[in-house]
Amino acid sequence: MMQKRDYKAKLDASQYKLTGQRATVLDVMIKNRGQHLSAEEVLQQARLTRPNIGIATVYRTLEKLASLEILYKGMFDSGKYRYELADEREHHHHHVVCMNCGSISEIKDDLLCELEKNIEKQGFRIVDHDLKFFGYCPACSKF
Amino acid sequence: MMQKRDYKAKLDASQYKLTGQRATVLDVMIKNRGQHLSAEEVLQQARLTRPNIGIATVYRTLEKLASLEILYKGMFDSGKYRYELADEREHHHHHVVCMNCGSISEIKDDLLCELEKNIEKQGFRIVDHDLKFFGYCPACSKF
DNA sequence: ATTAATAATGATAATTATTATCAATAGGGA
DNA sequence: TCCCTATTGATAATAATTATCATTATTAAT
Ligand SMILES: [Mn+2]
Ligand SMILES: [Mn+2]
Ligand SMILES: [Zn+2]
Ligand SMILES: [Zn+2]
Repeated sequence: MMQKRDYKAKLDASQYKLTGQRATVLDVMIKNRGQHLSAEEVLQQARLTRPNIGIATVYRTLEKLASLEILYKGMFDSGKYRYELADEREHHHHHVVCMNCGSISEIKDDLLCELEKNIEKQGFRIVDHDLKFFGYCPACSKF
Repeated sequence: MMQKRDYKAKLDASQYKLTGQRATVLDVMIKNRGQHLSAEEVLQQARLTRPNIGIATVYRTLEKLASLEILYKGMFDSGKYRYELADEREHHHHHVVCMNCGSISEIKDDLLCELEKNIEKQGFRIVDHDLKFFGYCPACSKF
């Protein structure tokens, strides 16, 4: 699993410097590994340790971290983006969005390679994919 | 392929009545089968034959038609939804979004059944999925 | 046919997430 | 220290969508 210093090294290697605000946002994401947070939720958390950080800085930082692939940015419930810490060691996982409670669960299986190969035979060049399942999580599907 | 009368029958069978405005929106979608239109684009088209239809009615109608599964509602380029005519005879197809020209291409293959089965073994109940590939279309991947 | 109840419409205001603007601040060399 | 550039935070602007509400159309009942 990637450690805090790995993420910081990745930022150092980029054109961006690790300011206090950026470190705060990164810390929030590391503390919430496995969670899928909205910008507003990140702001709340960040203000616990840095009360006057602005929402614009949070958006800017999330965007930068996502462009460095430190974060994954995705749309689950519609209307707003959510961010989660990425671990580049492993291929990006897929999600099950519960249509009852809204929970987001992770799927490790990846059977899309074959499908991607088929598509590339047709002349496309595939660089990424986005797969979400919608249904009911184990807790909700009991009822 | 589903005909206009099939869609109209589906609407009749529902709680909604086929008003003039709704017929106009449906006609636009049928005329643009295979296209992925935004609400604003539907409005433009609709106003060609019904100049004073309002944007609120377009949104309301698209929402209704999607809930009846006459349309499929999806987010491709971020920020706005796009709608396309569904053909319930066939399982919903997947998409390749070109990262250069933005074109949306269709994929008929579906290799997700096995993956869905795996997930259901873990206690989930899957009712839908959403898969998008991002990359370059044949035209754009030549360069 | 007239009336009353209900549903649908269009204009427009409100909302929400996100982005742009801009003046103030911070930090890193010469 | 002084200059230069990047960053920040407050706030305005934007864009898509939804809510509100008065008006109109449709249906059902009398
Ligand atoms: Mn995840
Ligand atoms: Mn399509
Ligand atoms: Zn659930
Ligand atoms: Zn292209």
